[in-house]
Amino acid sequence: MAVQNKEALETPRLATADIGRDVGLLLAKLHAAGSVLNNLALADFELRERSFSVLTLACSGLEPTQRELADFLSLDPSQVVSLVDGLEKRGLVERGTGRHDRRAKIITATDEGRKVHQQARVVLEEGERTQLAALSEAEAAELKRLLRKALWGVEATAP
Amino acid sequence: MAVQNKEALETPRLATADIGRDVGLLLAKLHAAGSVLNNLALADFELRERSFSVLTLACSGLEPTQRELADFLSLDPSQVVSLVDGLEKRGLVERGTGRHDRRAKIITATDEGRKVHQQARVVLEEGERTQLAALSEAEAAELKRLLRKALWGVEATAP
DNA sequence: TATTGTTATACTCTATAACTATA
DNA sequence: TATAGTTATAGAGTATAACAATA
Repeated sequence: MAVQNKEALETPRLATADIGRDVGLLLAKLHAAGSVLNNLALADFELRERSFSVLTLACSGLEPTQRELADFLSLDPSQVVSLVDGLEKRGLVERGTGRHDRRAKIITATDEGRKVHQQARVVLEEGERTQLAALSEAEAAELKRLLRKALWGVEATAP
Repeated sequence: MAVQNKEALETPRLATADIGRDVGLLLAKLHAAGSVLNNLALADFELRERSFSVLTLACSGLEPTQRELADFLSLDPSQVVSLVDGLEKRGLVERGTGRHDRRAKIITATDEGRKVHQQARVVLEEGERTQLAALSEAEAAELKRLLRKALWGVEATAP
């Protein structure tokens, strides 16, 4: 990535521009900065952000189909295929046949998948705290609530 | 993109999973959803999110160098080259020589660039309101504040 | 020696269309 | 006919390394 200047780590003069209030840019920057950290941390587990997301949902007990994964993760169904392929090849998830619809494939994690996921999650949560270090705990929670509400209109669920 | 099911537009059952609290995923989803809308709107101006960001800063009067653009936008300097190339070819921005450092190139918008930017900005701001429609005005402002603070530790500047 | 802009290259991510098998 | 999964492909975005001009 960029950021070869130490100056960039301080509050830059360009942040005073109107663009510093552009939601798209703010989301892009925070997401990009987080992705670098996340993918770096996940490299130890041979995972990336997207494969980790799939693994997380496979571990959730909700028995998602590939179609649901695609919808929920905003991915194309074809992308889910290759993500599941990779995880399945490593024995972390399994494809099962849908009970009500034999076209659908239900993705569930194996024991090994659950183990890897658990370890990766710990590392990622630490990275999340680093990324939001400038925020108080209450502010971090509020940020998450607002992001969830903007996405799904969900006001709250059990923490 | 994905989202071929109407179900996906409603609150999906998968949002109840732990992953619905993952900041990385929340940022990725909201950013992705916004990008689609933004790039769609910007297509009328033959711009994309990133070239629009460069144009915005070129219009800011801050006279950024390419290096500053790269740092601020979290892009590699080589990416800035091609973005500026495209905008310069269309007569929207100009490369000037830095006053204190003749290596640096200062990017400024032309009159035409300012005109295009002004029009595009109106459309984008409308898209932003659509994207954050689930939030009240106060909540949208709070979301922006928290994003800015997480990024730069900036508590507040003039709205 | 270090930095700015530049060129080149490879890899990841995103977007589309077409095909198959089930419904 | 419509949907779930699959395959294939092209374009956008990201990450690196090397080089010339300037500091």
